[in-house]
Amino acid sequence: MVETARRREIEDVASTLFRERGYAGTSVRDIARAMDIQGASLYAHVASKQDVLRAIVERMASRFEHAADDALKAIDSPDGEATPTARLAALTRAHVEVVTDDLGRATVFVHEWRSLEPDLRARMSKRRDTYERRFRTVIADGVDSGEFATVDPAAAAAFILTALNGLVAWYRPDGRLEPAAIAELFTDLAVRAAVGTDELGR
Amino acid sequence: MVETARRREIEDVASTLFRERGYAGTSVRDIARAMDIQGASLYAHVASKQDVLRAIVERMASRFEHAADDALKAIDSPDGEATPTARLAALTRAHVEVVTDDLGRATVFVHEWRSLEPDLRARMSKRRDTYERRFRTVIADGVDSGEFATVDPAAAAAFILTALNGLVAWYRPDGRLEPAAIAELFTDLAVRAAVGTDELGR
DNA sequence: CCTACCGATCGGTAGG
DNA sequence: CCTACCGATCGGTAGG
Repeated sequence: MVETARRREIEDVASTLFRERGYAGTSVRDIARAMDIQGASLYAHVASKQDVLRAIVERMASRFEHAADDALKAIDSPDGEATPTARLAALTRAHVEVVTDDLGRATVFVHEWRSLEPDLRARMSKRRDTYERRFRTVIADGVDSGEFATVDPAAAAAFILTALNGLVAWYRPDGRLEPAAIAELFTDLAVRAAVGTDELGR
Repeated sequence: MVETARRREIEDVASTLFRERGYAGTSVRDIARAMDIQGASLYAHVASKQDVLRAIVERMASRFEHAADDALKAIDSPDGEATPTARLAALTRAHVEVVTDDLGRATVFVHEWRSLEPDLRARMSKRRDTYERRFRTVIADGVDSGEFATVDPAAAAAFILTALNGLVAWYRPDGRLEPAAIAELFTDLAVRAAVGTDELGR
């Protein structure tokens, strides 16, 4: 299946429906109806319903990965890496920007990847873990450098990343907060969380 | 439908399956098969598949609400409320404890409430918002008292609460971290996040 | 992209 | 809790 405009449109429509009703709760005919064509006609463009989910999830995985790459590249200098604080902030901002820029696909990526067939699901699970490891590593680096005092980098990374992903549940393009404002707020919240317990005096 | 042991068992089994495959992705026969009875036999105990989801979600909503009530009651003194820091920590710990104590139902509560029929879904949405408001209010109180410097209590509350709910995606009863350890780590992360930007010097 | 159609499965009911 | 069954809908194919 080649990527065509029509195929991309199917992905867009499916993202919205999967987001609202889930993958299993959305029928091929639901997708077709939203495009004013017959259910069977979809199969001129896609191999299967699963194929549509796969395309959405893989596209988003790539977007998140590239956004993280670019964000770090932009702040690391040729001589060495930026500080862990700056790097965690960059990763956070990049993640929020992708979510707010493509809310439909991002929601499917976050919530519906479990509906992938076993092989793909396993591969995507590894890919997600590799992505999360970037957060873990940056936090662990910050602990080593003394910038962060977090007791457990893995737990902190999971806490932060799921908070960022939770954005898909409450972000509204017409809501009170602009994407840029959310990116700033979340960057501060994430960095603050990572700083840890030492200065808290409890 | 009265609450019987068998009915409770259906809820348990359904929670596990809904957690793994989602509400729409789980058939009535899947639930029955896991109990070694026929699909139709389930209807001697429940009115409908939706009825099972409703029971799970409402039970968990009550548990989260009561846990928050009890947690605050335990630290507020008769003369006045505890500090916002202590109250936020108490709410966080209570939430984590409920999630780790009933992971199956908690996951369904977090992920599958969208599959409730419109009326129930709307009421549950309000109930969830009321619960989230407790976090918002405590954070706003902390900003007023000067303990927290968070710029936006609503965003901070959403960040923290979705991070806590994200626990359903990665907590494993046989995992590295005990519930009590997670509760401590998450309490610190949440309180730290709320402290805000002022001391960060960026 | 359509019409016509397939077997399988869905949630649920009747009647015991 | 079972057998037998219902109409509706599912993902997908054939053939144009």
